[in-house]
Amino acid sequence: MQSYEEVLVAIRQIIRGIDLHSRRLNKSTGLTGPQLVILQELEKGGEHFTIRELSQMVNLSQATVTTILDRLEVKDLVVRQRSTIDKRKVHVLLTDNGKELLSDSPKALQEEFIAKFQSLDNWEQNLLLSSVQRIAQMMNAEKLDAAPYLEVSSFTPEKK
Amino acid sequence: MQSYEEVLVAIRQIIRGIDLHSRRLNKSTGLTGPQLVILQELEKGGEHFTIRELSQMVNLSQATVTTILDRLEVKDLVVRQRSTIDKRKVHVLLTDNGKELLSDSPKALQEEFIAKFQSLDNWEQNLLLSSVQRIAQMMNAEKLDAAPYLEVSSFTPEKK
DNA sequence: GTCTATTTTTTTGAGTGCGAAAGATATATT
DNA sequence: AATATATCTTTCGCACTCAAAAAAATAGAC
Repeated sequence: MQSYEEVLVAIRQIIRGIDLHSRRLNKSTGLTGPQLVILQELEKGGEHFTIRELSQMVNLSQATVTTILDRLEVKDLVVRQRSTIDKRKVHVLLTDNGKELLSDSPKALQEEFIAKFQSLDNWEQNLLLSSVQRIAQMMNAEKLDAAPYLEVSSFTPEKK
Repeated sequence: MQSYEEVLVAIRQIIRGIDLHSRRLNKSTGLTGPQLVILQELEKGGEHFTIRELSQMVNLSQATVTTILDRLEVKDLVVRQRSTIDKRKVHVLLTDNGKELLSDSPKALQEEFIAKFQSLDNWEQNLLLSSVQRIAQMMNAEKLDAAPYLEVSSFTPEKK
């Protein structure tokens, strides 16, 4: 097996690992990864996000965010509020339910991964980081500028 | 930004890069990544795969492969053939159409990436490989044993 | 031989994801 | 004012992914 093949296999494994994690999360909390990420983004950033802003922060298309919000709204974790100033815009707010649920949810999406990663020596963390960034670059992904969606709010409850 | 966050961002970028690649591929060939992978797997491995075998080779669930085959069958690139010996089994064969299409298609899914990767020094390739494998492991993905297929979701609507 | 367990594929249901087009509203131009 | 253009969200269409349930067939136990 060529070594590039092995790289692709490993990437594929990572993708599936994330997917499986999201499914497990859904089993235990009723939320999937992207849903949780959106809730967390709402939590950490005040109240008045529009959907577009939200989608940019989370680095998903607006269409995708809309459908995820639909589900969150059905679960009563979130409400939409049409802006009165500019009626094209829609703001999204956490409900009390949503806030409560967040307080019980894992702070991080890839908790296990993060724990393992942080237990590494610094030099090793840096090595892994630069490797994966290198690969991202080679995939022509550098222009994408993805937000840290797979994971989590940093522990600092800092708003933007 | 914590360094684990940056790692997750990079992974996210990779995933999107792959996704975009698949969309471009679909535009140019009418096939998505997973579809192409399955065709290639059929091509390289003789004729008498069952669907289960195929799903294992490509490391997708059987359910997923079934739906992809549905689409390939509609496009007349592939045929299903119920086994006469064991009627539970279904073999999948390339049609002439499928073979022809394959001969025009890119041999590899991430051609650009592969080219770039292979232009690196050996030691660097190894470094990247072991890094990404390390991460896969930390994601608990090691048990998954993914095949080198690699394309996330993808799709590009045909014009109408 | 018949009944049950197992295997194999398909179906169902739920979720992610995107682009394009449609709907509404707002701003700029004429 | 009337028209055009820009912006924002939703809807539509479709692909991918999986687990679980259903369907079909075989294998094994009795």
